[in-house]
Amino acid sequence: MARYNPKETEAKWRTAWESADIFRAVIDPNKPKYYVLEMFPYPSGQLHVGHARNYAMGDVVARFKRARGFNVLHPMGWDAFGLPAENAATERGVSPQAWTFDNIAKMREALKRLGLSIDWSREFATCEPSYYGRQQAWFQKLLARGLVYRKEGVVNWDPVDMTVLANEQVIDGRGWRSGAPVERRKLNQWFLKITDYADQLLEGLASLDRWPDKVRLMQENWIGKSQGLRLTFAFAGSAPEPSEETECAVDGVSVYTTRPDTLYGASFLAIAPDHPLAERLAAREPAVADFIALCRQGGASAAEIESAEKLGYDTGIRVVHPFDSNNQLPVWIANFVLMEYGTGAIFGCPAHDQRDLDFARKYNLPVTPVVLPPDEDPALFHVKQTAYVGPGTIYNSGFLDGLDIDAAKTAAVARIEELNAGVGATVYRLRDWGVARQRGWGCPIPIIHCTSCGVVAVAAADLPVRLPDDMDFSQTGNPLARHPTWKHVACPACGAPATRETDTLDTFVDSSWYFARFTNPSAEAPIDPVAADYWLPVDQYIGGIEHAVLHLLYARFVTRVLADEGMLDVREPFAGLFTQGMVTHETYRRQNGEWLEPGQVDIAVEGETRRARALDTGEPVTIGEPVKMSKSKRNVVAPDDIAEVYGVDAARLFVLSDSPPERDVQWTNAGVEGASRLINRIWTEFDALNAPQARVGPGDEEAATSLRRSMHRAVKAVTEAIEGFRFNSAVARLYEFVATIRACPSTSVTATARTEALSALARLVAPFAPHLGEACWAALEAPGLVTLADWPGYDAALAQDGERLLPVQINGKRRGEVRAPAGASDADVEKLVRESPDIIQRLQGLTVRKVIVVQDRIVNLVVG
RNA sequence: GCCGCCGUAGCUCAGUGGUAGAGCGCAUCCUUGGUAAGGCUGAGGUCCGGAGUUCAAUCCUCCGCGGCGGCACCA
Repeated sequence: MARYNPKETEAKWRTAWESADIFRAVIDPNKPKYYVLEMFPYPSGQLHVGHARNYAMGDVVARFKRARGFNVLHPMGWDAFGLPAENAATERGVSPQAWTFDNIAKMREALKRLGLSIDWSREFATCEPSYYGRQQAWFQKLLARGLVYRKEGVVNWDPVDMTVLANEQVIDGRGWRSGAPVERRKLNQWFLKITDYADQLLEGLASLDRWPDKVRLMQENWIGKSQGLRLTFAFAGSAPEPSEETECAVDGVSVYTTRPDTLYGASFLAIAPDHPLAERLAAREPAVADFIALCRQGGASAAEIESAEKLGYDTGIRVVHPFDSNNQLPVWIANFVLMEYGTGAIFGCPAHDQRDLDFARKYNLPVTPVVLPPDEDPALFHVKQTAYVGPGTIYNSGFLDGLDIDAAKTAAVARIEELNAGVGATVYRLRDWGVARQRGWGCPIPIIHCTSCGVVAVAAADLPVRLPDDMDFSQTGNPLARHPTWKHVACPACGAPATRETDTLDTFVDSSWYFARFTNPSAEAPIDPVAADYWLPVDQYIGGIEHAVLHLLYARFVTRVLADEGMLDVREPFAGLFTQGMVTHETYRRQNGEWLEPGQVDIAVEGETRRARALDTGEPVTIGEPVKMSKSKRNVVAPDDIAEVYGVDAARLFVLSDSPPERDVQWTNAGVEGASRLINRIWTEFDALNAPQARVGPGDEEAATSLRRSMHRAVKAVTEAIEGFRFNSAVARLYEFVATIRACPSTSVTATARTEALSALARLVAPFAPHLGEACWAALEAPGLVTLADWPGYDAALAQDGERLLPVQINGKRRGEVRAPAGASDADVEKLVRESPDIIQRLQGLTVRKVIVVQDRIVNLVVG
């Protein structure tokens, strides 16, 4: 009898898997395929238990599907471009290549020790020319399709990372990586026309029935489709000084509205401070320029916007109401109007829009209600400090009077179109994806600038455009731009001296197609059509919720573009999505504020309180709330350290068991110890297979039958829990099953039932604790590897008990119980209840008014 | 402000229109040849609060409270 030795056992089985090469995925048209993928990691060099949880989830799915007869693809790679490598280069003088590949080597080993069933033959890093060169190849196709364009625009500039950020990468006015307040700068910038796909990206969400509603909702909000009307209010009298260089209509002000039904309630127009008309006015009127400057002072954070007071400036310009030429409206510049949305101009209808109302009250503009709430008297209804935005009937509105809101919208749009004053329009909140970054460690944009030919694509034969090996990271800014020779090339069109584009692509471009490359990472073309057709879409994708509108939207967009290019056959990359929670750990802090690692702290439990002290000085340490593991708070736990003490399987089991997968899990030593004990208990049962059996006792037959039932129940429950992504429930069922097996005496009578149960247990536990599963399988002397064994089946009938214990309620309170055969009819059960001595006593002197029998569950007597 | 999720034992969480559960922790005891452990037993609950529907509500509905997340002067 030997104690379970996780270190030895785990190493042994990992070697066995590797030498049998069983995780290599090969196309097999005769088997159903299953592609399971976790979001690939950034090679930071440190693997923490958060990674372990993420990849363990995917591994459970991969191993389960394999056992269910699927041809499983489960690859791994590296999202290897990005700033940390540049920072390391600047701080330590190492090359970003060397730093990145060194980290990859460390993390690969750490991942391999987790016992993941990954096809490592497909591994690649996005910073390899063989990957990013193919990315450049399809980027050229987008360029040819007109989906890439360059425009001078206001961009989000991160002053710390010294680069441009996409809108999706600005969180609460701050850079998503640096956390620095984002500045607005005018720059020449490369964009991908994601807005061309706005409608289909929105509609496609409906087909993603295996995505969390939450993520679909977030993408829907982000795309922000709205239906409305774009119309032009003509200038009254002569137009203000026209200008050719501005896009704004020269004969009026173009506005966008979703409430054309309230047009008769318009009392002013408001334009954004950076609207071309405002800028034109500012050029000749200093007062306007001063006002615009005032507007720009305010911060961009949510709190500042919330509290910002509405500011306006009356330009003196007047426009004509499209439905009533006698009605002239003033044009104001207002700080609450955004240039980025719609046309950068609105008509103000104060009665039915709170912002417009606040503005109108401040500047004494008229407030005319045009929507009458139900059951209100038109003579008495007034809008005071709260705009009315509910349903109602249109009034005070000429030809729209009497219509409901929807009918009035349609009628107003039709009339405006008749008048040639505007058109019905759909507007999206989504804006084009700015993809250029002024960084050196990224995929070079394969474009050449020629003074005579303009923007020229690098010829296909000249791809990949490789990064130089000798970039200088000792200064801030873009090392590609200041490299002495790299950017100087001959123009592919005319041969004259020209320069390369020195911006690189956003790393989110790298991660927007890697899942397709995994289907054949050595293909000459970016995507091998045969492999992609077989493997795609990804059947189960797993990753963090933080990418709900970043990576997941970009990947959907790129997939559609590549499909339109004929490179892919699917239009949605991820058929199933699961967003997992984080692993958190409490924090420890000395009195002087210094953070301590878990290993530097000793924790004593006194009753219900826990006290911590520093191991070195013995001083008391403050225990902080569990938060996401981070280097700065030093609460990171490395899977390797856990594996050393408890084994990898214990760590996997714990991170999957203690919390529902979509929620955060709090890492505790006690939790891993619990998992480790379970592993020992399981192993003890298998290890005892050859031990002499106990003497046969009374009740052994019943014990054997009961164990069989438990087995079928456990197989059913674990199977359903894995399919439903409820890994914590699956592990809970395993705990129960193990307890049942242990409770069943080991005799010659129960031997067969016990062996069956253990055989099922080995296979049920294998997806979670694969090394243990193999050890158990070997102890059973079962053929081959448990990893390749079929998933156990179950008999639904056997999973049921033959006899049920039914609680009996009297007026809703539990008063007794009866035994009845499973499936007994209502009448039979009622008879049993009426014969039960307990119940008869309870019912003395009472009349039974009603009997409710819920089959196999409960009986309720209503008495009085 | 709008939208979503969550609230069950000390902690982390299952669960169900009908008997309130697991792991960890805690307590008692046993074992010390399963031993850098193992086991028995036990205590511990206003299922966030209130109202409604129902024979019966932790579960369904409504109104609150608290926590978390997303979006946000988006016209």
